[in-house]
Amino acid sequence: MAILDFSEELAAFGLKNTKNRKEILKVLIDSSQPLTADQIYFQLNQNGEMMNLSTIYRTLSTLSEKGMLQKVVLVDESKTLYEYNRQIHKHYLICQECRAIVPIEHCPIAEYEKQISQEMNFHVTGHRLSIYGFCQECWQKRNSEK
Amino acid sequence: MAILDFSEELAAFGLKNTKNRKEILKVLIDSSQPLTADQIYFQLNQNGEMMNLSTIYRTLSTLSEKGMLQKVVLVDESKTLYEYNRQIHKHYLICQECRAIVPIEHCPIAEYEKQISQEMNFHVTGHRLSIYGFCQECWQKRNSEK
DNA sequence: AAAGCTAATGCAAATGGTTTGCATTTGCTA
DNA sequence: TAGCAAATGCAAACCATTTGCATTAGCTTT
Repeated sequence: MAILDFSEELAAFGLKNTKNRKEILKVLIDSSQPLTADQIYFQLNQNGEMMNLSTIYRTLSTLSEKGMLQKVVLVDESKTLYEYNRQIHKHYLICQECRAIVPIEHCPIAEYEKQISQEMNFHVTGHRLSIYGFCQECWQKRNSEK
Repeated sequence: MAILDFSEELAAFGLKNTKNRKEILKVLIDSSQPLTADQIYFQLNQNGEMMNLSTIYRTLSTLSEKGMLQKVVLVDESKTLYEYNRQIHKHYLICQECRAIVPIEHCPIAEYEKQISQEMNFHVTGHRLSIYGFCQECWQKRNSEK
């Protein structure tokens, strides 16, 4: 079960603990995948929560700035995705076929970051890694079609 | 010095060897960084080559599809970047301050891909890695301001 | 070398995700 | 509980990118 009280955290950022913010956070926390603004909109709709799209955009933007949410941007996907930031460093497997997004928590390049910092005179603050390919289902379908 | 004759390659893809395509490829080949459509537009302008922006977009799209160009998408950057695909696997250091983009050719996760393929039942075809932080100049400026 | 065909281009308008201005509402503080 | 600033809804604006259509320019075929 997920955290459902964000009042302290929001207050710490100088943000009001509004119904809308709670609902949006709930949707993101309950999701196994990062979501777009309109996916959140439709999900809220299903939950019986009407909310203006621009409010959703504003909320996503505000909460990302504060670090409560994490932006995810994919190649060949025009929309920005958002996920609840559990402070767990993550990467993604993205299926080129069905666009499924599978988060993976292991990070293979922590060590590499240090190396880059030294060799390139670059102060590293973070990184993004996305792995593209085919999920098992789509890969099988693809092969059986030939 | 760069390759300047793409006629064979274009023909192999069933594409005409037009002046516009040559000019766009030339700009990208000569650039040390990935460029946006409008950056290419202005560069062409400076070279005395007038060209419609939509032609540039269409060209970038076509040549990316064929694999002659590579798309680069960054978080918090609304525009898509393109670079000439030298068939060299690359990653990027991105300065959060001045937005400088430094390509790096070493890839730390080739081995990791194999591991993922096996453990996650996912057929890996590729990946994208971007490293964020501050370039030396911006890092120094940032620290001296405090 | 010229004709004919199709792909490529220019131009203007449309698209679509996202942002913004402004009037109203709501959460928090005094 | 009142007062104030932040948050919201709504409509309109924005801006990167795409598209329809008439024209132009490469390639291919005589």
